[in-house]
Amino acid sequence: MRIDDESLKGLLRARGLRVTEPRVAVLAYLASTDRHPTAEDVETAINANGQVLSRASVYNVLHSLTRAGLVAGMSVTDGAARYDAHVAPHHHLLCRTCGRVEDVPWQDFGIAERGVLPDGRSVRTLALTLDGVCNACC
Amino acid sequence: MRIDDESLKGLLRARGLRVTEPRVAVLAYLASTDRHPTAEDVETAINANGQVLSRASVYNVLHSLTRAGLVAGMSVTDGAARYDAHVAPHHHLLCRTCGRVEDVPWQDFGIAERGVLPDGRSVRTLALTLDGVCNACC
DNA sequence: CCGCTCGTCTGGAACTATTCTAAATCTCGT
DNA sequence: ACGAGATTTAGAATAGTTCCAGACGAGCGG
Ligand SMILES: [Mn+2]
Ligand SMILES: [Mn+2]
Ligand SMILES: [Zn+2]
Ligand SMILES: [Zn+2]
Repeated sequence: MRIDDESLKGLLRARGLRVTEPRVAVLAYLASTDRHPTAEDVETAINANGQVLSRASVYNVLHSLTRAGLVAGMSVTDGAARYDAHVAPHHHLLCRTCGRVEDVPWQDFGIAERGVLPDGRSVRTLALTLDGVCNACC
Repeated sequence: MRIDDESLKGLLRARGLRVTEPRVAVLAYLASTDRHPTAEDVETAINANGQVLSRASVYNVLHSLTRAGLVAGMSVTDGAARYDAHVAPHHHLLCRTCGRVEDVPWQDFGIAERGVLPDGRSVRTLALTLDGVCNACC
């Protein structure tokens, strides 16, 4: 999904973040894919466009965007953290064949809504991780 | 829960694993706690008993036990993987206050009823991770 | 438009978690 | 008890991420 840079800059400003080239580039890239890229993927993709973005900056930017709620990070077993500009609640399917991380429609199970487990422990957010096989891998 | 070493050895043999002191020690420790220890926790706990178990062996053993289905590993955001000898399906609550990982009784929620999502993707296992506050933290 | 102030970016070093290596040791079937 | 092959070990190597201190530049007040 191609979003023009002006909208992205508006998003950054709206969250009180300074508008910088690295931030716009990272956010644009993450918004353009549903592949849940790693920090390294982000660095590679952006530097392929002629820019030079240091590894440390990739992490800096990912952290500010995450703190601002524009991006969500997730840790999958073994390996690098992955990032998602799709911040509306949803679950993930980790394909055991190709390693891809795919989206799964949101379901609340009535838990987050109540905010409390039957035994009284309180719940802020929940995430379901499915270990299975994606459509591409049949 | 204290399980005697003979039963543990039986478990190892039943899964076709050779019975070694490190394996028995690691399995006994994991079976005795519900705290979901990290590899480092395991090493520390076992070496406190006078044994000397190398870091590499901790990982070797955790891997064999995991492959054998006697232990389950889980990755929590940021930080070391955690291990659980409680292998029956259940969910986890990650306390945002103290960092503890607590068990939550299993529920299937009717997702992937027959191991298949409504859209056809197949699911092997699923685990719900709740981000909330444990009872100790009120 | 200019200059100042911080927030941000950078390369590289440091750090943490995990894996690899090759040699020593041990388990268990025979 | 023997030997083959699995397991353990210390240490080096790797992967992912964070830290650092200096250079840079976004955006505000003038
Ligand atoms: Mn997603
Ligand atoms: Mn558990
Ligand atoms: Zn796949
Ligand atoms: Zn707690």
